[in-house]
Amino acid sequence: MPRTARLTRDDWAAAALDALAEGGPNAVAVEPVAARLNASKSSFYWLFENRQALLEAALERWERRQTAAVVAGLAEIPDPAERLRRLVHGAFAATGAGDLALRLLTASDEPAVRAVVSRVTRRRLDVIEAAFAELGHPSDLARHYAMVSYSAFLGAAALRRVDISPEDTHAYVDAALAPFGIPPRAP
Amino acid sequence: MPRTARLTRDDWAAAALDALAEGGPNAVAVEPVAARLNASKSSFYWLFENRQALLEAALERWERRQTAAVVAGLAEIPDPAERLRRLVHGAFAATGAGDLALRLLTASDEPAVRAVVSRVTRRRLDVIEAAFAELGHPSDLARHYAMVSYSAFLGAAALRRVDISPEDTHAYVDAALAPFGIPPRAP
DNA sequence: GGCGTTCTGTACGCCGCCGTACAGAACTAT
DNA sequence: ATAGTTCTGTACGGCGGCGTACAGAACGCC
Repeated sequence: MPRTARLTRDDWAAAALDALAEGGPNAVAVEPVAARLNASKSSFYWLFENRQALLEAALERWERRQTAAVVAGLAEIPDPAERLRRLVHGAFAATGAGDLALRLLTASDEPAVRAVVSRVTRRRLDVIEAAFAELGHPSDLARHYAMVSYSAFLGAAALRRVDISPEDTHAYVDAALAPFGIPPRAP
Repeated sequence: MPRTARLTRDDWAAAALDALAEGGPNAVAVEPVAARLNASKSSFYWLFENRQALLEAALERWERRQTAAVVAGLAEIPDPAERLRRLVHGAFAATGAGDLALRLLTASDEPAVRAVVSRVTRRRLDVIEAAFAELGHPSDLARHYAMVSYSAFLGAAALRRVDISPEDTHAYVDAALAPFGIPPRAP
């Protein structure tokens, strides 16, 4: 099962990120993650200082991936309404959407978690706010709308944890966007 | 510090609920809660079967309190728009609003937690949906709006964990409600 | 093939929490 | 007061996770 015979720092970070997604920061524990890789602790302690370092590596990986994903393509859409449509529909379509962001936010007692998730969250809000501002809303209203949007996204991830989700995601997103002046695409 | 010399089952449940609010289900551990009460474990194990029973007692307490709070007064407001205004403004005004609901949702791997938080969540959604339906929206739209509203509420609790919250809560709630056909009160 | 460096497995001590045992304190009733 | 019941403190064994020690396997280089 191991991709390479010897494990690398990145292998551990990836496994830790998986564990993070599944069970939150508490699940990022050395022995369980080692089991996940069929490895032993000594392997881990050769590559990392301690558990904290593993958690930070996983978080750093998450931050890099997610900013890359945000940048990817999205900024190139000139029409802000279309940009928001794509963003929100894309976000809701992704499996496990917002799950990690939500988990990390709720677990932000740990300072390492807090720093990363705070940065990522603010960056996301800025992107959304900018789109609403481009639509012509005054800046305080744009900020409010951005908070409502992103809050709703996070909350949906929370509701999904008890199997509450709209029957028709597409229709739901359209219905949620319309009151904010983003009508569904014509076709 | 102890209210009564001898501790009761309810004292433990209350302390456990505090711990739950502060640190999530993981924090509902026998020894820490015992410390919180300046008591020892034997006291606990006299009153409870095990840790699981304590968690359930805390959850049961939460469920009772929160349903009571929902019922209180709210149902008596005839105008649905006014009812929503009061509900949302009240929800956002409360300190730590939604914090527990959010924590329990994210921690709903534990079956005991899941059952309770699922019931409470659905009940809350139903109340909101009913109000939107009374406003004249077709039932599927009312359901969508209810999900958006409650999601936004939960998401706001999540954002608050990294100190992101609107400067002016009142203005924020008004701005968030307006697109859904709930204008701010006249005065 | 031999040798040093790089990595991994096994074994250990430590701590925090769970649950139990048992002795004894505190309260009740007579 | 004394006996019985109700509750609490101290002490213990067990488990899972953290971090360390050390022996040895696997690999690079000659």
